[in-house]
Amino acid sequence: MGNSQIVAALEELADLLELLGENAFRVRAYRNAARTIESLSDDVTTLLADSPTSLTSLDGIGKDLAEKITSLARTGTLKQLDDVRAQVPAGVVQMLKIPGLGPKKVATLWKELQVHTLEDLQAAATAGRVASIKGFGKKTEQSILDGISLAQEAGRRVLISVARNAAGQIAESLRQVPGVERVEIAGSARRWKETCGDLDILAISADSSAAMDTLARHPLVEQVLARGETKQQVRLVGGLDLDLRVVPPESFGAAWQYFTGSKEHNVVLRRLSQERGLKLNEYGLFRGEEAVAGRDEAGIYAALDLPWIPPELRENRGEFERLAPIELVERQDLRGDLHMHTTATDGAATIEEMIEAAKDFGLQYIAITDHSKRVAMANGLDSTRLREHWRRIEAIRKQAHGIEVLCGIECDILEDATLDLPDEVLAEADWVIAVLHYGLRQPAELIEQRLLSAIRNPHVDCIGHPSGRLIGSRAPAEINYTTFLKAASDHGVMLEINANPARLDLNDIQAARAKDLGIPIVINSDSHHTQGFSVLEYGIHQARRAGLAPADVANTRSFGDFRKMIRRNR
DNA sequence: GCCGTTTTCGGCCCGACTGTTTTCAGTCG
Repeated sequence: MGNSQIVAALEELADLLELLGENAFRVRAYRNAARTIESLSDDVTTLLADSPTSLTSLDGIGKDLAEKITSLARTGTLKQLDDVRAQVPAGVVQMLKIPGLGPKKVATLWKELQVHTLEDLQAAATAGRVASIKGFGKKTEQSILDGISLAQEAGRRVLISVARNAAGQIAESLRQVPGVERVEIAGSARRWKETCGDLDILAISADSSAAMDTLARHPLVEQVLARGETKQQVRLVGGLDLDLRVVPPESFGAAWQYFTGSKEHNVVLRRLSQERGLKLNEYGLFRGEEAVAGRDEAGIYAALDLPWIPPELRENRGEFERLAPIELVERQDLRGDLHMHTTATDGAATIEEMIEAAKDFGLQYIAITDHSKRVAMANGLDSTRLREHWRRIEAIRKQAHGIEVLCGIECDILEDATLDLPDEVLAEADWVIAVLHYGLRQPAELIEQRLLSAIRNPHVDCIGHPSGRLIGSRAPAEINYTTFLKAASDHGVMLEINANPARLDLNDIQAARAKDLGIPIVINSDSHHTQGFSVLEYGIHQARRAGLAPADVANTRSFGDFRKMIRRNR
């Protein structure tokens, strides 16, 4: 069983135990362990092979949980999980997804009304039987009815691009409200997590009701869910929820820190505060009644003897162990973009237009990388057409000033582990990205063979969007990252962070592993039109989440140095 | 269920808001 399946099993176990009324701290231990496994860079199976006792050295995993995780990893089963599954109907677990219902209320509904499915619950609520239970009323009953459809399509998160776009528009409109001094985005959108489940916005304002009125009237807002003195919760068109919090200036830093999260990062900060006899909450850092910090974030971190930690790193994945502040890669560090398409295949713009747009965007060098023939849907290029295409690029690049252009190719790695174009053609390219597009559902051993054979090909410079995932719509290929990254490192092949917000592939965890192995990362837009370069921002922030400095990213180099890297690696 | 130099028991992060209540439990982030 892979890590993500183990995580799912532990989370399910935690849900089930909660519904059965188990001790809340015990449940939390299971969730903590799930988090720990989730952030591991190695497969549990690999860890166990190296050292069967190593699990207990991980945070929050003791003897008992180590045994359970070992059982899951080795056999894919856990007796305790089977036992509790038998005690709780699957539909009851689904009820946890209904907003406003937690384990206590769901357990009450299940026991008191004998409802076992969402449909049972809907019928009971419609018949008014929910409101008759002690502790429930008419409003709860209605919110259950409203929430059932949400539960049925649960797990819905939006791409970071969608989240940032909506949050940005709303923040901008709030900044126009008289009396509003400052508005900032917080939450997972500020951390640039690849998907967001909701949005958080913070404001300083003398008059919170004016800001809240403006939010309520915003065209993106569909419904006001709750409104108090300091907090308003709304549902946006499309179903995403947004929290607005109005805070005083002296607490702004504390609130911004607090609502940026992650929850796991904040738990550690509050523990560090406690150890120093301090109390941290969204109003500030306090010694008794006295505020030690709170006006700005840096002051809070400083009071806890920490450097200010960039939001992208606040996941409790090692950011507290870094001794010095680190320099993360920024948008302006990026000088090149090595993955884009033209009308030769499925792009919407010509070679000339793409070069011009890249120059306008401020890029100093690019590679044109159209598809190879296997991608027939995109009018992929065979050897003959590709050579003609390159000749055209060569002619055009002579006329282009202020930007360097490489003749590249995005070459498919076929299902039989061969490349889509012959070696003698690839040898003529300035730049070769090899990618998986088809056969992503092959078993792990075949995927591994394909990636490794591409890496070993001397003409391949880079593996593009390694997993092939499309967030929310296509699952990633099953990759053994341990062997994949080792091979890339051994053969000097670069790896791409594809900046398309639906890809963001490598993901943050694997990109961090690649950095540790010294593998050069390239952040590419995969542009299909002249406006496509703007997505580079998402790739940059994914790289920052992985802790990448400018030196870790190959296309922050000058064109001359980048070319030398390609040659050296071949 | 985990954890530990105040430890092997007794803690485990904290506050706003809602709904259903007359003082609070549950949920959420």
